[in-house]
Amino acid sequence: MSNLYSVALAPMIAKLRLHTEVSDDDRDAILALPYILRTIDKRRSLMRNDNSPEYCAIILKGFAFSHKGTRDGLRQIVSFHTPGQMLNIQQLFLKSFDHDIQAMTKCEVAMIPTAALRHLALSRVSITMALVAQAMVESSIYRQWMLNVGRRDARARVAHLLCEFAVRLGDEGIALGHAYYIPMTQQQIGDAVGLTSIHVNRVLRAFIREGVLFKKGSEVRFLQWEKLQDVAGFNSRYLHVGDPVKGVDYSDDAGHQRQ
Amino acid sequence: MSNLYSVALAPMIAKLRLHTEVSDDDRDAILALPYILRTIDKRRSLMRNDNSPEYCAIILKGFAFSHKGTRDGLRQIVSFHTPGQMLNIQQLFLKSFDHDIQAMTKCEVAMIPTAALRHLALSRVSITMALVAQAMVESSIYRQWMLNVGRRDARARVAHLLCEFAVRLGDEGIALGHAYYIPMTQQQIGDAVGLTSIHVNRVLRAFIREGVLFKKGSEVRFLQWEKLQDVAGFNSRYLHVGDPVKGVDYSDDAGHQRQ
DNA sequence: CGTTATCTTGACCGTCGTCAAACAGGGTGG
DNA sequence: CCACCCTGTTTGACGACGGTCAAGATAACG
Repeated sequence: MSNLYSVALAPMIAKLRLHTEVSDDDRDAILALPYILRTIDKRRSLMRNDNSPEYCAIILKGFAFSHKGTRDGLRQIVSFHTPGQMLNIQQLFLKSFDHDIQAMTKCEVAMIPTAALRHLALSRVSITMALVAQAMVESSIYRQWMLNVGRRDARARVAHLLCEFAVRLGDEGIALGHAYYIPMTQQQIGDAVGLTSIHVNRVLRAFIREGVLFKKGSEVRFLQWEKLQDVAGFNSRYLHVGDPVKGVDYSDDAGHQRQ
Repeated sequence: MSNLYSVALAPMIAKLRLHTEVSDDDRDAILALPYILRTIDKRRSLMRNDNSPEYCAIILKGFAFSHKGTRDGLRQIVSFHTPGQMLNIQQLFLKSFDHDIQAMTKCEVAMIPTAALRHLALSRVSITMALVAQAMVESSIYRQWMLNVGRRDARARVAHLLCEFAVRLGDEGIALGHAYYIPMTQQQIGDAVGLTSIHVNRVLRAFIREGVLFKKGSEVRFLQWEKLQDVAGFNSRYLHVGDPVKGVDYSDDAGHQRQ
């Protein structure tokens, strides 16, 4: 564990700033948090649902997903995690954990002692606000996924996932034919949208045949971005990018920091 | 709008206490919030997704649900709301709203000016913690619903919804044959679990035929609670009842309240 | 370079959606 | 108090979307 000032947690700040304004003071307070660095191999579990983790995990590099399973071994992926994201914000507010998190690619993770982060959140309301804003966006994504899984057909579900992933990777203005890297297998796509990997394959093949998509290995290009969005019924509003609460005055609270 | 001390918001406190310890000071601060009382008829919209509501709504009596729709008119219910629940906690942290809320029965609702509640939340961290804990439980329910809709068959989905609703209504130890009142139509059940109302009906009829359920109007009795849970794969852990973060010391913050 | 994971395709089948029509129930007004 | 209407429930016949099973091709990886 290190208390040295370092920029390892910088991706976390960047992510928070997608949805909130983070002051320099807050940034420094976060960067000063103690943490342990860990490397998690592909396919390895990052967090289990049967305990109350003592650490808050933040992905610095790589991709992960949260999932739940039924007794008979079926799996539902409920969320994909991108670099900078804190994996268990819930930890700060509820005691027990209720799902599993697994590394999708090799991941670099910062583990912050829960007590330290909770202490910081209590003393700096603005940081709580930032973390919770991120959790609220996750909630919004959950709602969107429910709509997709519950009420759209296979084509739309797969298309929607591709659209969301592309936008979340930060390519807001995706150029026609712009390439991006898909870290998930067709099995995982299926587990996320409630289909079998076989049917995901059929859908992807169809998109390629129709000239909507180009795919080589895990590299994907959108040849007809408009059409893909249309098939998906995609509208990025639910991602709340650049959607912070404005005009909130934290100055009262800035006066009595603990650090 | 009234600033008089009153107990109208008492159901809100009760609900918060399901997941958090709420001190008497916090309770009083919440009860002292200004609010407007409104009555919303069945089927009427409570909140729309196209604006940034100036009020935080709390259901005092009745039931409501949140939903999203596709372009071609399909609807997915993403959440049911019970008395005491705050409907748009997200409002405190993000600017824009992303779904619709509708009254399922005639509802009595308290509308608190967003600014007032946000001000209180900023000055009393413990209240923020309580509100966010509630939002986190909602998130956990979203994840569970995704598993149900994405990976379970029709019987399990309907059974799961019934189990969840019964437990959430507070009947933790449900007596065999204990009756409870279901406020939703079969159409709404279908919209919540990703089925048509027709198929929901087939499933319910089957449960009745098998002697698992008794139904008369909106009154439902569980004749075989164990079996229903088993069909559903239901485990109430995800509801996080009585699962607050313990041993957190808010005393530092209690010293400098704004009020 | 061998081994394992992932992808791909085809044939077949089942769950659940669609369409249609009858039935119950509960509020409202005459 | 009855007649009416609207909303919600119930049932049947039929079809389709996507699951299942199986087997071969390709790619990833040590």
